[in-house]
Order: sequence, then C-alpha cells, then structure tokens
Amino acid sequence: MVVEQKATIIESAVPYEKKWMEKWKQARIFEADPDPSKPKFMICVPYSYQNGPLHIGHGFTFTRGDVYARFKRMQGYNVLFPWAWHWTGEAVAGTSERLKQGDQFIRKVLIEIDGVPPEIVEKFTDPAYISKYYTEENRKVVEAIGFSVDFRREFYTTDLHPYYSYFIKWQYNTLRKKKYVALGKHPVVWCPKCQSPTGDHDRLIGEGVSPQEYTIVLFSIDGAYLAAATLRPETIFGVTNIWLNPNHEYVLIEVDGKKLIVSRKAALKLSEQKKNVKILDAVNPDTLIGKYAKTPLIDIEVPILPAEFVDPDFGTGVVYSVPGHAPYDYAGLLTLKTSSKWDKYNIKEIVEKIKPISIIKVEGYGEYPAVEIVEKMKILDDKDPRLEEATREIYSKEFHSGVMKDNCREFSGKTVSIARDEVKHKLIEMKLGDVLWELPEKVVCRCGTECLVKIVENQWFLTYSDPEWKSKVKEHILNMKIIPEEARQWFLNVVDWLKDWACTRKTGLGTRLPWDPEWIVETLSDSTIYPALYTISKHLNQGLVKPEQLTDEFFDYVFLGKGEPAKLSNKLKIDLRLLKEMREEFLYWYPVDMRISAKELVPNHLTFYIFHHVAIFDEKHWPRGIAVNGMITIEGEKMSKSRGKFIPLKTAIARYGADATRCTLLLAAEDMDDPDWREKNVQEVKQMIEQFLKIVEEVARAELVEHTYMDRWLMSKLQKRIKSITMNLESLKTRKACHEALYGMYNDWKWYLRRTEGVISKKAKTFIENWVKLLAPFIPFTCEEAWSILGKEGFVSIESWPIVLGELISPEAELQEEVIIKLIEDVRRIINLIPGKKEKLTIYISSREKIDLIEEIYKIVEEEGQKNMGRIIKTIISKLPGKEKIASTLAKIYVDLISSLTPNYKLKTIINVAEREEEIYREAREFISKELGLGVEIYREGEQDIYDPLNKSEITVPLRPGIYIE
RNA sequence: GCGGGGGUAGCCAAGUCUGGUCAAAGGCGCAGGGCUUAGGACCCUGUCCCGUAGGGGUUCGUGGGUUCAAAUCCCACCCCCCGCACCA
Repeated sequence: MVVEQKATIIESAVPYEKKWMEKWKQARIFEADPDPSKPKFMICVPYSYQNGPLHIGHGFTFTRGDVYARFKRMQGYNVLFPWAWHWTGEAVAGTSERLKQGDQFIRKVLIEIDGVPPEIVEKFTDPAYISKYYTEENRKVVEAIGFSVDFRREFYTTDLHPYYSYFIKWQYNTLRKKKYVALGKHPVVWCPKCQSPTGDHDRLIGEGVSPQEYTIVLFSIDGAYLAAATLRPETIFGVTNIWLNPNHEYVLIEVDGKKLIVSRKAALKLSEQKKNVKILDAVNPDTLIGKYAKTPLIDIEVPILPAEFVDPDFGTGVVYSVPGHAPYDYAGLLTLKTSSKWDKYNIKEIVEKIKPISIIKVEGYGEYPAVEIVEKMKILDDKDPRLEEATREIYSKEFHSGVMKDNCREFSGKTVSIARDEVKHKLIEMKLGDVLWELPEKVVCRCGTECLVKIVENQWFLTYSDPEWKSKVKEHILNMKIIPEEARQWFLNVVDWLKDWACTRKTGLGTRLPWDPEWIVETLSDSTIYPALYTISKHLNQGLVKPEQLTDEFFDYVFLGKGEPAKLSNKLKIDLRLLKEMREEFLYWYPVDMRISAKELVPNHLTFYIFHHVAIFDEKHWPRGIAVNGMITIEGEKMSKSRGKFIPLKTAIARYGADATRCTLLLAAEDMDDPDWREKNVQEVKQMIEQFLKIVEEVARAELVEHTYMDRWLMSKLQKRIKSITMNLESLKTRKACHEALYGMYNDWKWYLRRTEGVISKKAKTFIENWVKLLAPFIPFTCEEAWSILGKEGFVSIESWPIVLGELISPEAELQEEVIIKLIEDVRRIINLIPGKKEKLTIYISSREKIDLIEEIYKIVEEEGQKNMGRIIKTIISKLPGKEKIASTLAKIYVDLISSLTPNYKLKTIINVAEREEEIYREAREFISKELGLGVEIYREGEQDIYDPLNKSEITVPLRPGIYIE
C-alpha cells in the first residue's frame, strides 16, 4: 500500500530544528542496545490509535515521557524509549463506513481538521488505509517534535502486521491456559437495524447511557404472570396493587416455559435478551383491570388498576405499586380517587380500601415517605412533572439510609441496599423473578434507529473479577512507583470495582482469537503487554525470523524462559544464537521502569496492563512504575474536533516550533492537573526560548574575565538549581522542573549581569553551559543549537547531566545578596512614601556589640519559641547599656531577623556575613547608588562624626541597617 | 450515586504533604520609567486597603475547631471538573 508523501510533510517554524532532527537520526543516538556496563531504563507511553493526527493532548503526555527518557539518558542510564502504533478497533471502520455512505461531515473533518488532502480522502473508505496513512504522518510528527525514540523497534497492531498477531495469539492462549479467559454473556446497547452494538460515538441521542439492570417480578394470574419491572425489588413487601396503562396493548408471551403478560414493546426487548420468546396472543388491559393477582414471596392478592403514568415503552409496561414509598404510585391512587375517567372499571371501592404500607424506616421521614413528599409538594395527580424529582429524592434517601422494617420477613432489619440484592436473588431462585436490562434514557443510533439492550451470548471475557488475580494485582500496585501518589488509591479502587471484561468483538481491525476465529480481540485487550514485544521487535523487524516461526513455544521461551533453546532452535529453524539473543535482550530490558499516560487510562488500559503482566510474566518482570497526568484543554475548553477546539501537533510545530510546543505543554501542568493550551502562553514561551538562545550567543561571543565578585553567588545558585531540577524531574514534576530550568536560571543570570554590569567571567560561561544541559530534556533542539554555538562537539542530548558540587554551595554569598536586595527594597518603599526629591541615602550599620546578640537571642528563640520577649529584652539591656528605651523595638527586629533567616541559613553563616556587613555595602555601594539613583554614604553606629539627623543608627540590628533618605 | 481531582488576589497559576521565611512565586493584563526614528522586543519600577520612614489593617470557596501561630492541620457544608466499561 502506498501512502502519498505530499500529505505528510511536517515543517517546523524553527529552521534549526530540522537540522538537529536529521543529525540525531544520522548519528542514531537514540537507538538502544543491551549494554551490561550501564544500568538500563525502559520507558514507554501507550501507543496511540491511528485514526487521526497526533494532537497536543498526545503531545503533552508523550513530551513528559520524552523528557524523562532524555533526563535518564543524560544521567547515564541506557534508555530504551520505543514506539508503536495502535490499529486495533472499530472506530476506523466506522469512519470508512460513513465515508462510503457519503457522510459530508466526516469528509469535512478529515480535510479541514485533520488536514487530509481532498484527492486522497476517497481512499479512506479502506480502514487499513486510514491507519496506514496516519502512521506515516504521525511518525514524522514524532520525529519532528524531537522524541528520542528507537525507531528500529516500531510496529503496529492487528493481523495486518506480519507478526503482531502471533504475539497476541500467544498472549491469549496463555491467558486461557491460566483460566483468565472465559465464555459468558453480557448486555450491550444494540441497534436492531445495524445489528451491532452502538458505542457512545455511534449515537445521535443518548451519549453516556448504559444498560441498567431491572428486576422482573412475576405476579400470578390465571395460569400466567403479570411481569412487573422494578429497580427496587425490596419494596415487594409494600405492594398494594398493580398498574397497567389502559391506553396500550399488552401481549401474552411465552418465555422459559412460563406465560408472561407484558407490553408489546417489552416483548420485543425481551426477545433480544432471552432465548425463545414467543408471542402467543394480544391482551387487552381492560380484561385485567379490576382483577387480582398474587404477589410472590408474600402470597397476597392485589388488584390490577389503570394508570396513565405507566410508560408501555419502558420496562415491561407493568408496574407494581408501592404507595408508601413511591411517589408516582401514591399520586396514581390520588388520581383514581379524584378522577371519574375510569368509572367504567367500577374500581372506586377497591381504590378506597387501599392503604399505603410502610416497610422502610428512613431518617427524616415518618411512616410513608412517598405520601409525605407528595403532600408537601402539593402534588395532586400522577401527571405532575415534579414527581420525577420527588421519586429521585425518596429513592436516594431510602437507598442510602433506609432500613427494612419488621414486616419484611427475613429481610427485616437489613439495609435497603443489601435487601434489594437479596430479594432479587430470592425471587430469581424461586423462579418468580428475572432480570431485564433497560436503557434509562432513549438512545438513538447514528442510523436513526432507536436502540435497545441486547444480551450478547458466547462472548469471551477476561475474568478480572477473579479475586485471586485481583489481590495479586493490588499487592503489586502497593509496591509500584506511582506518580502522583494520589493515583495509587484510584488504581486500588478500580481493581476493586472491575468486573469481567468482554474482550472480543465481531467487527473492526484486530487479531482473531486463536481458538474461536469468528471473534476479534478487542482494542483494549490486545494492548496490555506489548511493551515486552519491543524488547525483541528490533530483531523481528530485520526479517531474520518469519512470522510463522513465532509459535507459542517461541514466546514461552523468550518471555518466560520455558523450554530448551537448542531444541527449540532446531524445531523452529531459528538460529540458536539469535534465539538466545532475544531471550537475553528481553531479560536485559524488562520490566518497564516507567509508563507515562493520561489519567483517563487509569480505569482501563493502565489497570489492564498491570493485570495482564501479573497474569503472564514472572514477578520480576511486572511493571515498576506508572505516572499519570491530566488531559489537555484548549483556551480553557475541552478538546473537540466538531467545535474546532483541536490542534494537531503538526500545526503547533509548524506555527511555533517543536521546542516552544513542548515547553508550553510542560509548563501548563503536572501531576493530575489538566494542562490548558493557550495561544498567549506559547507565544511567550517562544520568545523566552529565543531570548535564551540570544544569551548563549552573547556569552559565546563575550570577552570573558577571569573572575567577578558575583561568581561565588552564581555558582552557588547553580548548584541549588541543579539539585531542585533533578529532584523534580525524578518524580516527574515536569512543570516545576521546566519552569526552574527556564525561568529560574534566567532570573539568576539576569541578576548576575545586573550586578556585574554585564561583565561575564569564565565561571559565568560554566553557568551557561550547565544551563544548556539542564534545559536539554525540555527543549532539545534549541539546546543542541546552543551547544554548538558554545563551540562544543557532539550532542548535548547525550552529555552528562549536571551534578551538584557541594563545595560550590556558598550560603554566605547568597545571604550577602539577600541583604543587599532587602536593603534596596526597603529604601524603595520609603522613597515611595516620603514626598519630594530624594538625592542621598545614608546607611547605618549596627555596632559590633550587636553581633554577639544574634547568637544569644537565637538561643532564647530556639529554647522558648518567640514567646519570651521579656528575656530577650533583658538580654539586650544587659549587653547594650543605655539602650533601655529602645530595647523592645530592637528585640522585635532581632526576632524577625532570626526567624526569617534561620530556616535557610545556619547561625554561623549569619554571623559571618554580619561580621563583613560593612565590606558588603562598600563593595555594592556603586550598584546600590545606581539602582536607586541616590548618592550613598555609609556609617557605623557609634562612629565619631556620624551624620544621623533622625537618629536612625540606634535602632539598627546586624544585616538590617538603618536608612536615612533626604 | 460511587470513585478521583479541585476552589488562592483583575485573569491564569504556584504554595497545602513537612503550620511560622505568606500580602502569598511566576506569567498575563494594567500603570509609570528606560532603550528606540517610531512600534515591537527587551530592561527597570509599581499593581488588596491605609500610612510623609522600612509600619499597620483585611484576605486564600463557606462556617466552625485545634494552636502562641493556619492558605497550610481537623470537622461540617457549598460549588466546579473528570471516570463509571465494551469505547479508543
């Protein structure tokens, strides 16, 4: 199959990005082979479904993966970051089908949103072509965005691929042997016209509606049964009558050897859910109304009455009435009492005798909650729309806090939620109950047909509900690295709640089930352990092994170590060395160290991924880590092709370049927060990246001086940045890490230049080199460019990650700068407060005696917290005779100083810097003067000839000088 | 309903685990200044309220509580977003 090349040109807005992409490719620096001398790190992201272009949502998750891969690679790990394409599923077939039918909307989306050239859209009537097309295009996007992928290992899924389906066959045979696959049946939303399940996106109406389980309760009458459907079987003890809608026709049907009376529509529904449903006869409800039927379990006779609120299209069209606890039923009785419409039935007398029966005790209500709420809301008949609301209220209250009263046989004293289940089972056991699946809301298929619920028979299930399997999975989840931590509980909950999963389909692309080939393994079920395939796909892609040679025995050996390689080599005619090499390679790379995905996959794919690994592999090969992240919004809105809120990655790259796209995404969110893509942000980031490159160019050109006064500070800051960026990356806090690497470093650099007045030292160049490295995982193209501008050989992508050099950390240099910044800040505040022109700043440094007080007061604060001001004041008075009057003010300033500095600085640092305080201001005098536009004079408290008109020198404390402005 | 996440200044968004350095990072917007032929970019300053000296007052969904001290801990409530299955 040939896919047109012109459709797949991806051009970045930034010229050098293409250059580096090609150089990487040429140098093959991202191809990873086993290397026993290095620790390995295998990272992957879930492959994406090839039914459209990769978009910025993919971009977000995948960029996080790439950043982590690049980071680990620079840290010296042998990193494997593989890639593949998901073709399995029914959506692509749906697109083809719609296109064939001439659906203009889908055509428009393909051309206008996805950017498919109009002349080839016609070929999209072949589902395989679609996936092929997007795979070709998206591969180019993955390269263009700079993901550091080993493309030798690439594959796509389904039996269209030479070997993928052999792998899936092995997987399913293995699961079946272990009894994790079983036959069963399950309800689906079904279109009778299309004769297929109607998934959410195949619907015109009823998105998100899923089948709900009703209990059928059989009331016997004349050798047949009235089949009432209910969500609340426990209310059977409060039944007073049965409702039929007299305006509609009912039918007598035979199911499982029993004769049932239901509405005509219900008969149709039942026939999709039960075998051998036969319609025997029409039944006119008039012939039943006024008669009595026998209630199961309690054997009492209840009358059959007319009610128009009964919807014959819903459930069975037969409703049993519980006026004590169901507002509709009580309202139905009210209607019968007040209206003369049904006089023909002569039921007035019967109706008069009916009294609600109280069977559930619920907080906040008396005997008859339904009666109460109907009266409270002043509802007068069964046509009142507020009955919906009343029903919801009572239903919910009783379900959550209701307890069955004494008149409920063996169910008395049980909570409603438990009794409901038990009554249902009892009824079914007695063959006086059954299950009916119903759609709580109307669902209409895209073809325009109203859907119903069908029970699909002989469906294959993955038995996720198996308690042993579950508990193994849960135990492993407790031991995994899960990022962020909150996701762990979510996983555990999902495992608890997961039921058996229908793992086969009849339509769409995929792999046939080996033992039952009319079924195709469903999309979420054929993509669980494929990362294992990456470890050997490199060899398979070379064509040295034919697909037919990939038998179950082959995979048993390579992945599970079963069997004798020599024998197997003989049998399969696979070179023994190659066979062993594949086994070795699997053992080298596996398990997956980190899998990164959006959080929407937690309740399905990611959990399945753990389940299947646990089921199939040795424990040492189970996944080590999972990181999940939020889902993209665009300008605050959910992504949506139909509303135009959709940005393909190729578009972002073409508009802003790969690095700006990556960086904008990374800066948008981390953990489970949803990132928001904003045009304004990406513009801003693009400029910032340009600014960064400009700085690198300037430094590369600059005449470097040997040393500046700010070098120590700059190096110290650098160490802190390295530490923080590394720590954040380690736990995939990509937002924080990227922010600090870009803006944090930038701020340090700006301050450095501001202080040195643009003079750049050799150390400063070191800072810039480190900056390039620290940014390399985030904006790799720009960093390669920067690296070469700095005159460096090779790729920064495979340089070593900076490590913290403890000896370069200088708290004194940092504190010194802080003191200067604080001084300037204080002066500015005062300048803004006092009127008039300011020309001169006088700084007063505290007397030397005050330095000793720092330690003494520090000790008091340590011992007693900040409470004991008295003791601090006394200490000050004893050390500074004659300062009694201002001792309390000084005490406060001291305490402020100490409590603000001690979290970051050791006492010794503070004292050392205080000793040098005068020197610090004298050194920075010119800078301070320039910053503030004031002349600067410096005095020490107590100095002779001191100029101090406001007596500011007196209330000074070390590192908190007095200020006088005039 | 169940499960998960969240409500912070004009807006976006950190901080919450590990209470005090938080009137609260960063960005945007806005205002003033510098640079520039001009604009853009860039740089500096300001941006809750009050204050002619580095101070004070009131804030972090709402209401309580714990504490010398709460955006941060505890309880209750209100509101928003996401998932709930055969769909990738």
